[in-house]
Amino acid sequence: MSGDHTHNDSQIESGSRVNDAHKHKDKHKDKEHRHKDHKKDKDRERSKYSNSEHKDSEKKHRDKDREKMKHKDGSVERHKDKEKRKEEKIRSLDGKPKKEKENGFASPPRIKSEPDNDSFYPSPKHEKSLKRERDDDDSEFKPKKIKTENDKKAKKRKQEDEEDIKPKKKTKDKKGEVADGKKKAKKEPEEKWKWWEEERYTDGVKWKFLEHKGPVFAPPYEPLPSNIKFYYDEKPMKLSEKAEEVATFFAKMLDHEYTTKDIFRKNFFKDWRKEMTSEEKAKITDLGKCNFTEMSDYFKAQSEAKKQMSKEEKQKIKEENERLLQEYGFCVMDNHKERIANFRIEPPGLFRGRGDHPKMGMLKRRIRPEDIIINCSKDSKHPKPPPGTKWKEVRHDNKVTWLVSWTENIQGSIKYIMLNPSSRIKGEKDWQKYETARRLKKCVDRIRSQYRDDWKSKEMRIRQRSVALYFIDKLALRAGNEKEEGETADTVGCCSLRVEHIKLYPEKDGQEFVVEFDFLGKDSIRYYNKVPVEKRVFKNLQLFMENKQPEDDLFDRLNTSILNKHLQELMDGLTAKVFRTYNASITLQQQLKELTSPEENIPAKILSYNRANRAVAILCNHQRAPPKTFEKSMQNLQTKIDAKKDQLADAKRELKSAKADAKVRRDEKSKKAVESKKKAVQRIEEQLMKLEVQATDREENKQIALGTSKLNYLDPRISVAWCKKWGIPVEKIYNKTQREKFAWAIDMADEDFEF
DNA sequence: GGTAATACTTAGTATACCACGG
DNA sequence: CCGTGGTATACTAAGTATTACC
Repeated sequence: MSGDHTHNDSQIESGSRVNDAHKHKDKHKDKEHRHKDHKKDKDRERSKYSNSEHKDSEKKHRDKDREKMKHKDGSVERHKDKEKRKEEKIRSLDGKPKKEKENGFASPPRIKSEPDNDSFYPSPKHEKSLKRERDDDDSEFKPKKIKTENDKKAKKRKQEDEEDIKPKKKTKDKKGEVADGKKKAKKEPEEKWKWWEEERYTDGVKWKFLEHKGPVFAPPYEPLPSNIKFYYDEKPMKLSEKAEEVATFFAKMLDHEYTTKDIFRKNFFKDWRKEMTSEEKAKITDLGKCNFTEMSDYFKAQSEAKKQMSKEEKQKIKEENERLLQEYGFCVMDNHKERIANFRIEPPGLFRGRGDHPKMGMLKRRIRPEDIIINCSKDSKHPKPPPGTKWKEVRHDNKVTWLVSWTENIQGSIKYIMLNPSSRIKGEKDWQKYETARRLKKCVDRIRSQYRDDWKSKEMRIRQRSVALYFIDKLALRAGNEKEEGETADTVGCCSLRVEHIKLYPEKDGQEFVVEFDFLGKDSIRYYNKVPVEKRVFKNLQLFMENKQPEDDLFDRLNTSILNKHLQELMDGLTAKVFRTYNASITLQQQLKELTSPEENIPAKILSYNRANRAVAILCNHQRAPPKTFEKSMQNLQTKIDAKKDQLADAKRELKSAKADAKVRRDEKSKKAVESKKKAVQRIEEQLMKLEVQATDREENKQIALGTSKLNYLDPRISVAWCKKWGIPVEKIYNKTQREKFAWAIDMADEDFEF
């Protein structure tokens, strides 16, 4: 396997590499920026992850980290700097589910399982029969061969679009079956609309009719009462309204650690000064001399007072919110009332990016009607801007799904108001996503064998592409788009990995060809993993790293656009992220099969489900900060466990004496007593076990977030099928919101569903 | 062919809410 | 009835991918 390829490798090196380093102008440029950036980095302070609050255990982890890094380091200076920075900001992961982490994930290593894939998976034929006619081919789905029923409905949709929407119904509605449900609650448009039984739009049209009330703006600023003062240089100072408002943003964050960070303070102060009058600007020149504590205390008191409000007052607020929701929280899209996800405009405040963000502390400005673009249908009742104001624009673009948009001032990106996940428009897309992943399942073997062949390619770009794809597939890494330097925190994904993010060990911990990954991914969450890889991959990585600086790109001949173009050729609709979806879902399905024991009771089965879910979360590296109350709640649980243990001891003692008693007396009654004591012991043992299992479960979940994978990566039909198969109420797995989002899956998946 | 803009999904965390035991 | 703690929801940042543009 090896010899000749080593040869091959070196050929390539000499061939393409030399030019490589400088061929890509932009990449090169990038690097220079990055160097500069290092200096900046130095003054950057620790990120949220060094948070003081998760004290003990957290610190321990950190220390471990540090050791590890020392251990592995010993190189370049710059690197050290970086490492130091990393140490500080990184949220340590290891120390806990180590076994799982180290070999990637608990689930069977994918590559290894390749050979038996065929036996494991159902045949393609079977697959096909499961598919509904409107399945995947999504984009180029042709409306033709639809069941007549669908046909009618499709027609109906068209008709109705042309008419005026809501006033009518229940007349000659073709959906007679549903009609009466519609009637009873006039607000609820046809109880539960099964959009998944209807035909989808083709050719990029997203809707035919769209009407909504526009956004809800942030409440205007309310100036502070005059007795609440701001002090500059020990002296009280009355601020102009604008300056005061921005000051309150800072005051509200005062006990947050980040108000002590230089970058945060610098950015804040700069933007604050922009809001000041010229007199204020002249006077206030040093943030260090600003005293916001009175303001801060005032807000604390306010929120305290809010908590203490009477029930009636709270009720009133609740009702007002409900009213707002009813008025602005819904839209009509194609004849159906749909819930809007975020109808409130983001209020002004100080920007806090995640991780080590260069723009933290900047002022996120207030959005006015003049900033807002409204999207709705021409023939709808357009939302009115607040009195005396105008929208920036009203447009009628039915090729997009958003209702409202505006441009945000921190990154200059566009923000949108869109529909809830329970809406047709989101649901269809979600469904389609899983269908694409299922199509990948059918050809993943082919793709895998191809990229393995490509490891031997004589073209550098192809080798890089194939190794990157291997990582994306095996480790579920994100694609890794390039990002603008200095605009965001320094994070990477697969294609943007740098040499400094991996370490190669020909041999480590008894395993050959180990790659150690250590980088910050999305949301500055650390990815740390040690993975044994194929020799060829290892050799390739050595090749890619040769003659490079730590801050150089590992895959200098690759980016996400190249990769996705390639993937597109392998399978229609295939992109890098499909692998994550596919691997997450297939892992869940497989783990469920493996972990569910038929004889177990429902709680035990649910535990198995959670374990399967957790395997996926670990695979996808979905982490969370340990809940603030974690230690305490663990303690509570432990107390319960201890109490249960005592109880058990008591019960056992009683059993013993009952037995002794029975031995002496030998009568029915004492025998019965023994039996009942025995049962009691059993029951208590069971309860104890449950508690202990719960404790384990919680401990294992300390830093792992299950929600993200549940919501975004796991084909809900797998879970629904599992529930049906084992008689688990679906409510045990999905809460109300989740059931709404996955209504399509709950409705259509039966217990034989195979992903 | 590369870059910027756009649209939409995925992400972790702050906070609201609600059930429950004292 | 109240506080507590645990879950659900709100929020919005940060990704991915496609499209528009030059």
